[in-house]
Amino acid sequence: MSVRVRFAPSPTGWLHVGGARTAYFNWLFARQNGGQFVLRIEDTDVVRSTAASEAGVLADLAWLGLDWDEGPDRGGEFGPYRQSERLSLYRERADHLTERGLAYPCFCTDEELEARRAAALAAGHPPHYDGRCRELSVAERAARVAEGRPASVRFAVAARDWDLDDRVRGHVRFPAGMVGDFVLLRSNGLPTYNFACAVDDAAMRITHVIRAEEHLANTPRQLMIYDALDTTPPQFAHAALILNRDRTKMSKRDGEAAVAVGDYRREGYLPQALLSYLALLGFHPGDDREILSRAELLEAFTLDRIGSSGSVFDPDKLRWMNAHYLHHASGSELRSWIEREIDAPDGTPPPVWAQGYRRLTSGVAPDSLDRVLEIVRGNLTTLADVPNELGYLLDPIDPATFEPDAQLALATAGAAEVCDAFARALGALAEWRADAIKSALQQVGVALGVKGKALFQPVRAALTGRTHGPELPVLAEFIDRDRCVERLKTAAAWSQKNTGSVQ
RNA sequence: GUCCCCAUCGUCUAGAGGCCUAGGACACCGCCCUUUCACGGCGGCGACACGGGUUCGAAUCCCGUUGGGGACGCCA
Repeated sequence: MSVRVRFAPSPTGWLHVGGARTAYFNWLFARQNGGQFVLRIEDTDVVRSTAASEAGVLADLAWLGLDWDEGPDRGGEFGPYRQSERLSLYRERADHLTERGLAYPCFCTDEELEARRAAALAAGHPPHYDGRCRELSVAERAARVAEGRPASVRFAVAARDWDLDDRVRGHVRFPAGMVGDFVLLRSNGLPTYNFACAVDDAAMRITHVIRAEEHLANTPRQLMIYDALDTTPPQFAHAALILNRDRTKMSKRDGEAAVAVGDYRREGYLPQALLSYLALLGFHPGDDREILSRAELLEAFTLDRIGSSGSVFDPDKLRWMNAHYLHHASGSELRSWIEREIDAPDGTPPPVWAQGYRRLTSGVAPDSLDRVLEIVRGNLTTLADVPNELGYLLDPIDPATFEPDAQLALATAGAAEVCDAFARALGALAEWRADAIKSALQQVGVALGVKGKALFQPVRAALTGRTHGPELPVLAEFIDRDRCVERLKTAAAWSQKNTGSVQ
């Protein structure tokens, strides 16, 4: 039987990094096995579900490059793929269970349930439904219906243990009494999560349910539903949760890393870096590789190597990984990644950093852009750094607005002489090439008896306004002779005026 | 409260009884490269929660304790 897996987000917010990881695991499993990856929208919470959120989740998944074979936007033979469009199916299944005595109508009100729940908790009992409507006679039910009391449909939970062979956790036993009679269909006719999920996974012929551990405790309910429906349950694999620093379930809060995939996108992270980081949070390839391409992951992925203990999300390691991709990219790759973000095919508004990038690069030829991007790539952590790194190479600079450390380097005794001498040396250079520029600088050092930091820092400051950056001769070659000479002269003048006065 | 899950460096993790003096990565620190900084390379710091078993031998198996998390909803 061919593998069918699904990712089933509820459209009540943006795609969470945990959801992205779950989606990736499912995608990998499907692609690796030549199976189908289904996208199902779980929009049974009418109050919180929005069309905008659904569109956002789809856009985020597409940005990550996780394509689905069946889904609300592209149909498929097991559709529709929004639960809100499958209500008659849930009603039909609920009726079927009720007829067979496996489910029953419940007339308890929210207030009654809440009061009993609180009382049970206070008395130290599990806060389960007490099952009182299960015992109602046919006449009593009819009477309540005649009164016009709204009814939900509850599952009649049997007193037995349930066993699960989880692909990640191994054998798990859920003892009888763990859950009370739970609601299948709300009084408004909409199904609850556990019911819709099991009915749909069965109807859509899902073979493997790969999801987060928060659903582990739901699994016995779903097993009961499969059993009542006479359907074979899929295989389950519950991956451990992604955690905040304090080891609680990762959530949006102050002082913690962003949880929305869209936030990382806006901040200039690459989808392949985010996915690569996420995949290795809770999955281990079996060797010491830390960076795995999608193809390598496809090769290495297996459910048994998903971890069972929670993982703290580490923004530093994600930054390192993102920087790694940037440092190893060619200029044209970088340019295409940048263009994908500032002119997104899915219509997502350009990120904040796009404005600076567009202004800086508007007149620059593509091959020149590729060259400069390759020069600065080693100093990039995210794409949002690009305008900043390109600014001093493409725009005029002014010592008055240099960063404090650069001003300090220029305001040091001897800096003006170095800049002056180097300006003259560059003016006289026969060939404008990085290696020639480098030896010119070396000769200036020898002539003035200046070396090391005292030689390089003033020149770097004069040429870039910074105290750190890519290799100096390479930068100078790109900046070109006239601008270099001019910058050095301007800096020398500024230096003479300010030496000793800058702290 | 009840049930379930989990427990190796600060963090992500390797480890399925001897290969472990516990390996890799991020972060941090140092050195090297570069006559500067960054990039890069090399190295250092740093962990088996605790207590009992089982065994010739336990990070690894069992039991307990502690700690953490998740679930218990007409949310998903």
